[in-house]
Amino acid sequence: MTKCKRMGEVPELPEVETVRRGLERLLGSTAVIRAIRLQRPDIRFPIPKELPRKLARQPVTGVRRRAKYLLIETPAGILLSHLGMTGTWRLVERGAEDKHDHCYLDLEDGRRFAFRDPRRFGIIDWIEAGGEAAHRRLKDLGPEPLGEAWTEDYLWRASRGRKVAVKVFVMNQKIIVGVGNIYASEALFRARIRPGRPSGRLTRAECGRLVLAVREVLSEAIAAGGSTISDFRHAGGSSGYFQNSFRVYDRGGEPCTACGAQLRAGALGGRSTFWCPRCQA
DNA sequence: CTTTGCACCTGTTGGC
DNA sequence: TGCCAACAGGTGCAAA
Repeated sequence: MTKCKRMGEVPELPEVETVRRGLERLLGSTAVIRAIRLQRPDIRFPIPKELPRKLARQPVTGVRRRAKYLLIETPAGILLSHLGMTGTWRLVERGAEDKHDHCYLDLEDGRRFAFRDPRRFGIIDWIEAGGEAAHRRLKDLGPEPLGEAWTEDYLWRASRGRKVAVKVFVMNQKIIVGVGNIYASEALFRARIRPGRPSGRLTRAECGRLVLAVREVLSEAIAAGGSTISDFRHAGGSSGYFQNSFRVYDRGGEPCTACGAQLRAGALGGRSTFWCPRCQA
């Protein structure tokens, strides 16, 4: 299994939440958009052509997050962005343009934010005012892992009759949002459940442990990322030190921190997966 | 309906 | 030392 030592920089939900807080702080309650400049017509998907016209001269009324989507709100509608793998929002100076800057957000106060995404797995989209619930990228999303709907009972009922591996299941955004490849392995380790277990065979107690583990691992990562909010100006979405806390991710062959057994590496759903053969049943 | 597999994209890495 | 195939990730879609 190939290693990747820089996974802590891939924006999963905790990193997106850290970026949201950074944007919220920098935009404040008085920011007004002067203009949106698109440097290309698409990133991964086409960017709606009307987006610059809709957002010109709009005041920013809030910055929210749904799943891994950032939502910059204005009276006219919402600027939706997804960081993909390498996306960042950063405050930039004029003259510091980068070939990977796909969108510039110019404010009336002279500041400029750039959406920079070398790998172009990111998304920029437009949501007309009042159209959030019906928007194609949001309408089928499952509950937030830090919200009240993510419960043992919900996971128990949602998983009955499903044969797919539990790791693939919890990465399904229709079931539960915000659990990416890294935190899926981490949460299953904490819950002491093997990633390949069929979802429908989880016991009620295991569902309870997994719900708690997902909530805890994401909360702790957000707390760790929070310490880098002050660096947002320089670092954009590159946040947090939580990668130092990974218990199994990218540690195939190393001893388990809990029992010393050799950690296993494999693939599920085409994604790298790590677990302890002794701790996880 | 569920499940599986792959395309998308490009900077980084590891093997030769 | 230098080259190049393999790989990482989230999402969406086609096919089974």
